[in-house]
Amino acid sequence: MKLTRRKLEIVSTAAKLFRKKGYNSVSMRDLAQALDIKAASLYNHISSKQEILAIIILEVAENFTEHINTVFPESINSVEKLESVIENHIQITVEKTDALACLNNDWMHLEQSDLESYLVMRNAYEAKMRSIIEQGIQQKQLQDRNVDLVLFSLLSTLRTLHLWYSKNKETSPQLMFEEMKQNLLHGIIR
Amino acid sequence: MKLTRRKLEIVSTAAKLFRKKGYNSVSMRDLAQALDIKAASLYNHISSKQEILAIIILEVAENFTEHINTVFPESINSVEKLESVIENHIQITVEKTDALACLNNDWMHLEQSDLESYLVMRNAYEAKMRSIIEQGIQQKQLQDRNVDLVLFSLLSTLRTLHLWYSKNKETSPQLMFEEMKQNLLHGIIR
DNA sequence: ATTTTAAACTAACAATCGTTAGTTTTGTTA
DNA sequence: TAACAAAACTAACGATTGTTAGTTTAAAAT
Repeated sequence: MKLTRRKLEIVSTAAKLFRKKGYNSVSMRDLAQALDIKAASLYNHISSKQEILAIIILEVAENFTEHINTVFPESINSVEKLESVIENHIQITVEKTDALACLNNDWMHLEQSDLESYLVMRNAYEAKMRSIIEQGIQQKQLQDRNVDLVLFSLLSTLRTLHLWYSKNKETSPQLMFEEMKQNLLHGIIR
Repeated sequence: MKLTRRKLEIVSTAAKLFRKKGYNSVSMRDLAQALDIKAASLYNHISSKQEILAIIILEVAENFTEHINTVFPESINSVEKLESVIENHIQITVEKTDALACLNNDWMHLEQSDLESYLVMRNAYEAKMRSIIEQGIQQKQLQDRNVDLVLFSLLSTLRTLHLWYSKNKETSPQLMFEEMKQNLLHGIIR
């Protein structure tokens, strides 16, 4: 099924609802009501509830994948690569808040090939991030620490930044970027 | 209803299932099957599915509340208070992994007075944490940054550490503590 | 003006949901 | 061993779930 204008409205409304209550707590009747139509009418545009979830999540996942794939091979140092990753996370947080929240909360409700696609992308993303960190340690730009825990410390904050942003929408991406760069890379101690 | 031995078995089995699939994706029949009984038999021990969720979440929330209430008034400096908070998060992550994940993922499915209780505790917790950070900045132990973003950077990682731990159960709490203290407080840059 | 297409509708389906009522089995106490 | 309590069972309820079939309305193209 093609992605028409109306279908995009349905998907983005779904993302908003999924974010608030979770995929399994939003019924097709809930979604229809939010669009002021009947549940059955949704099926003129989409083939299943699952399809909606897959569209929402895979699009964001592809955004992340594309970015890491361009940054990873660049001839800049590890810290600069990490800064670029932070910037990208903030941009997606700001521009696709709802979809990002869905990805974080409901990816495990994807099924079959969509779930597999997502996991492949996520694993590849983390592998490249780990590799950037390892390089940074080797080149003495980063402290010599447990790589997996460094990776987790970074990603856990970046992935859930939408929780903060949704309560602070007036904050400029630029300020978020500067502050998060400091917090994540330089720590908080004076 | 009292918390008998059997009831605790039900609650902890539920926590395990809720963590994997989410509250609304686990049916009472799923839970019963995991315990090798029929769904109706559960109601000899618990009064509702909601009660199970409330028991799981509120117990962990009270653990966090108790700890911050003892650390907050102590006459130690802000950095030492933050270290104690980090230590507590790690301890709860290790000892109550499933329940902590439930709290993170499913608190919004609490209802009425239980939801209210949870939010009161969470707000109080964050307020005390914010106050510790503010004090640290005043006393020049912490860098002068956006307090809310510092708070979020710390809590986002600490709250989701269970995701990392569940894939790295062999790691000692002591090592986790030392590494996370470094990552969160001192940053990762050399 | 007529045909075609897009997008809504009503009505209903089989499945699953949390839960209740009433009964039987199991294990402990008198 | 009889009596009692705890914990399982079967059967069923009303509500809600995602989805389908068939129909009507509204807009666009001929």
